Amino acid sequence: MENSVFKALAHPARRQILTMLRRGPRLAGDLAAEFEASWPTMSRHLAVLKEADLITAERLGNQILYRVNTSVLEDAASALLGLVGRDTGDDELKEAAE
Amino acid sequence: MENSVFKALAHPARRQILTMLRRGPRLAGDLAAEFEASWPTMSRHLAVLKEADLITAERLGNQILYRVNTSVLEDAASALLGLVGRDTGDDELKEAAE
DNA sequence: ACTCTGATTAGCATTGTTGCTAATTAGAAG
DNA sequence: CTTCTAATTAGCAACAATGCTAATCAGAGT
Repeated sequence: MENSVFKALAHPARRQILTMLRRGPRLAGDLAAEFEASWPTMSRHLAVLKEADLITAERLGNQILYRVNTSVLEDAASALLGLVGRDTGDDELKEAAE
Repeated sequence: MENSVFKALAHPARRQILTMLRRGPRLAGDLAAEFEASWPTMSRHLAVLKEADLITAERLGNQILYRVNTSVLEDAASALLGLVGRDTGDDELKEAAE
């Protein structure tokens, strides 16, 4: 579950999508419009992000609204910071390695 | 340059290596010993981490000592936190998307 | 020079990822 | 029911990543 998050973050396009979502929810079409790749390609990136639980999707009639899942991003960031610590205690954030 | 960091972090084995390096520098052989995969496989993971500048290598006679590059990890973590911010200012951490 | 240990590089097969076009689903609206 | 737009899924080709064994490199010691 942690792994899919880091794998999702590994692609520039997906980090770009997250950047686009920073200010608030966006429709899939809006995102695809501001994107260089084809619409299906965007759609798959969104699926990867959703599978990693980094974003959530809400259907609004004809279209689909995406929003960032802030807490998952924060968890990933703190997992990275956990890798930095020079402390002697072992019982902290061992899930970052898995 | 940012991209290689996130790509390096995408593999569980490499995050595990970083976890092993948390408490301090380790010899390549020590790392390989505590690792389930073959020695060449470990060696390649180390090369990926080094290319992303997440670790540095120092030759000590016959063996090679690896240490974490703390600042790069911290940069990656803060790039992720930058993706979270709900602020209106645009001029902040745009390199996280690239 | 020979050899032993520590570590990386070469080469290869397997698998995963990416990105496209074409086809399909989902809902809205006539 | 047909049609139009919004979006996803299918299928495929190209490319990248993973992990192995075998071969090689680097340094220490004899």
